[in-house]
Amino acid sequence: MKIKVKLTEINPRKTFFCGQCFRWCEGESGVFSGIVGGKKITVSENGEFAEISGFTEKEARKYFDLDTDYGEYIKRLSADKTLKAACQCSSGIRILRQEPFETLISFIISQNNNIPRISGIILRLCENFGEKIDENNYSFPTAKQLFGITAEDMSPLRAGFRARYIADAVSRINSGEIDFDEIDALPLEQAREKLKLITGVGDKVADCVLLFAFRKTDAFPKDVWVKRLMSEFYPNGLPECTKGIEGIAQQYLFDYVRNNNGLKSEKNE
DNA sequence: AGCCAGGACAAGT
DNA sequence: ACTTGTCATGGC
Repeated sequence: MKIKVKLTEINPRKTFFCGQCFRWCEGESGVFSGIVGGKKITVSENGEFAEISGFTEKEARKYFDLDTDYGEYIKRLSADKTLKAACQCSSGIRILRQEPFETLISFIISQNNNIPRISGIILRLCENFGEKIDENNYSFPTAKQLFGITAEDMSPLRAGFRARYIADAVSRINSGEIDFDEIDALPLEQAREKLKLITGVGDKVADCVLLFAFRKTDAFPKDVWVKRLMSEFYPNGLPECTKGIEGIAQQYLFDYVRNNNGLKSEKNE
């Protein structure tokens, strides 16, 4: 069945290509496909709607965070001038609720790396170790499917120094040392410390997982772009209006700076 | 060709 | 506690 969502509520292109996920692509213009939970999902822009197929309604509402009013976020964040501009530029972005394991591995791979290559490594991970879904699509492998994997086993991925980080994450998850249900229930700081037990997971990767998989909206991933932006616009910290939704603000800001070459022109407005 | 990439870590102050 | 070099690979 198809689920229809107004394009004013979701901008598929921005949502899929704002750096939060790595397994969506745009085939013909306005037609997006991705693999989620071992199923192929399609989103097509049609008139004033995005039509989602491949999910049940319940799955779609969860994955696309459809029960959250992003207009309310934007209203709150617009109290700050820079954030207001970022929200206008990037409206339609929704924070997807992605699977914890996939998110963790994906953002381990993301470190000191660029988005096209991140996608390539993840694709090879799926092709080598996931399950075949159809002629040219593979699921993201589970921790169990990767049980016992070593860095050498992953040499076809060409993940570089990150391979042993992936192996460490898989091992700690399969041993039960890292438990996603437990992390889900913990407050931000404690959840972050848990994830950082994994070699190769620091504050940034941990916060990405907490925001993009566990929807902890107070997680605030600070990558190189956001750090540059912080020192330029918020040397004394984020404004009050972001309290509790720092992660939402971060995603608008991240997309904004990346699409405006560092937003140099806004400063003296 | 060379710089840099949604960082983390270890070693050095 | 802060700063710096290093890590593997390849996109641009």
